[in-house]
Amino acid sequence: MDDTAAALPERKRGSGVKKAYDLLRTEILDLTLPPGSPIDEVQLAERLSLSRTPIREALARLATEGLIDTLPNRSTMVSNIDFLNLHAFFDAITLMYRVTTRLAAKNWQPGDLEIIRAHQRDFATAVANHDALAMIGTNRDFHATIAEAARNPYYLSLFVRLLDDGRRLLRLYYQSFNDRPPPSVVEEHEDIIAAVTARDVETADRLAKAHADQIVRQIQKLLAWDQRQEISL
Amino acid sequence: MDDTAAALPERKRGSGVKKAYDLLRTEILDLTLPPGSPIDEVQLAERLSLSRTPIREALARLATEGLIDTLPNRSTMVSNIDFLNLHAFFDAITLMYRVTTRLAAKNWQPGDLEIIRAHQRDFATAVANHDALAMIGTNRDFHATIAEAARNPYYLSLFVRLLDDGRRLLRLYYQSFNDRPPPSVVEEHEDIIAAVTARDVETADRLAKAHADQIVRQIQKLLAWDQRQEISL
DNA sequence: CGCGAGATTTCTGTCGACAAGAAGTATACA
DNA sequence: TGTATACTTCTTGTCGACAGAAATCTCGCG
Repeated sequence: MDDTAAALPERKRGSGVKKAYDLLRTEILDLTLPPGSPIDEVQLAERLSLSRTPIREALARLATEGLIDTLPNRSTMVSNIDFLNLHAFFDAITLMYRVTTRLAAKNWQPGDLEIIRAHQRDFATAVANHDALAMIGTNRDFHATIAEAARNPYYLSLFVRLLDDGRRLLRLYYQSFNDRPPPSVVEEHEDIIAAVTARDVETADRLAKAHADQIVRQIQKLLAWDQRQEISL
Repeated sequence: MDDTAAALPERKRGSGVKKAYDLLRTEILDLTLPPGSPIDEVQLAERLSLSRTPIREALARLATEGLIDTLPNRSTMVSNIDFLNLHAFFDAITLMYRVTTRLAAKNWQPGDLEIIRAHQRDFATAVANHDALAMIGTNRDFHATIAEAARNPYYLSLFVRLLDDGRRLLRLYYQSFNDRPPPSVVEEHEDIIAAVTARDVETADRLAKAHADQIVRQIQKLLAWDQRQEISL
């Protein structure tokens, strides 16, 4: 496609792996690369006009994050969404919603709330524009920022992983609403912000749990519907 | 040291990265490589009679797990134990103790308990032998196996990371007891096994919390003591 | 004697190439 | 025609080497 621009390799030094990593990550999470897609190192290398080495390093990172599965001496492919262990996912993400929101209410520091509110504005804008991709991204950023305000890197890393794993699910979820999620989600975010601002830990916990439960229930409903369709084939 | 045996490179194909990864991991966790130690790729490469490529891949994995810090275009070193964020560590590992033990009591399947009991036997043996390294390892395996019986890969991965991060702390912890941890730890393990076996979720939760609290308190006491010494200098 | 600019050294990031496994293919034999 | 075996091909794991960036050293100047 853009082979003509591959002449001058004027590229910053440490950007190769990041480039490949970011590209693959977003393509996987946005379902541009569906689960099960094989990943060819050589093809990727020439597509990014890179060597195989940085691609390899990026793949290693993605593998440790569970986004790709790699068979020894054989092909590597985008990891499947594990529909059998979804209950584990729901359980974990609900707990992380609660814990991070609790701790954020307890530990936020000056400056955190501004960033959180900015992400909430972006999310509301994305909702207004019916932009599914932007919704998913801004929603993730909103909750990730709350988790950062919680000041616990362990919870943050697991939560981010869950949110990213969930991006693929959420993509399906929002599609089920024709890119129009229930307006209550925006309001729930506002309520969470209010509780966190007031340092009301218990209310923040309760709202986070309700928020998570609502999303989980919607996804479960969607999956039940999908499953019925699948059976009817 | 063993340069004489570097003649024949008869090595299995996919074993290079694993070899380097396992070696570095254990040396970091056992404090053979103290926090802050610089890691030289070339030196490691010739020490394992490998190329730099597999070492690099192993380092990338360790970096994503937070065991090493890598400055761009500069040296990579063993990550420091973050004594400032210890409360975050205690909070997270306590929660993971509770959650995994709860879920194990709920979700264990035939065969799980045998493995758990085997690890507990190994742990008791290590305690009897005053073998600190073995204690730390078997204790980790014991709780990790419980987490596996909980059947939630998300909790498992975070818990394993916490246990491994904590291995370096626990190393200090057990040294403070002259490699002789309080006998109650063995009994607490037994109680946890009993509660899990009986599928008594609430009791398992309570025991796990008590177990975690006890360890956290001991480490905090140790750290307070260390800190006082540091001040007196 | 202190300090800053240039040179050197050292280490990392990237590259192209080679070899080992595994999948797919063709062929020979029953 | 079906099956087992040898071959081909394709992909991955590893290697040695080169080039860029940062730290260190050196030298000249104030």
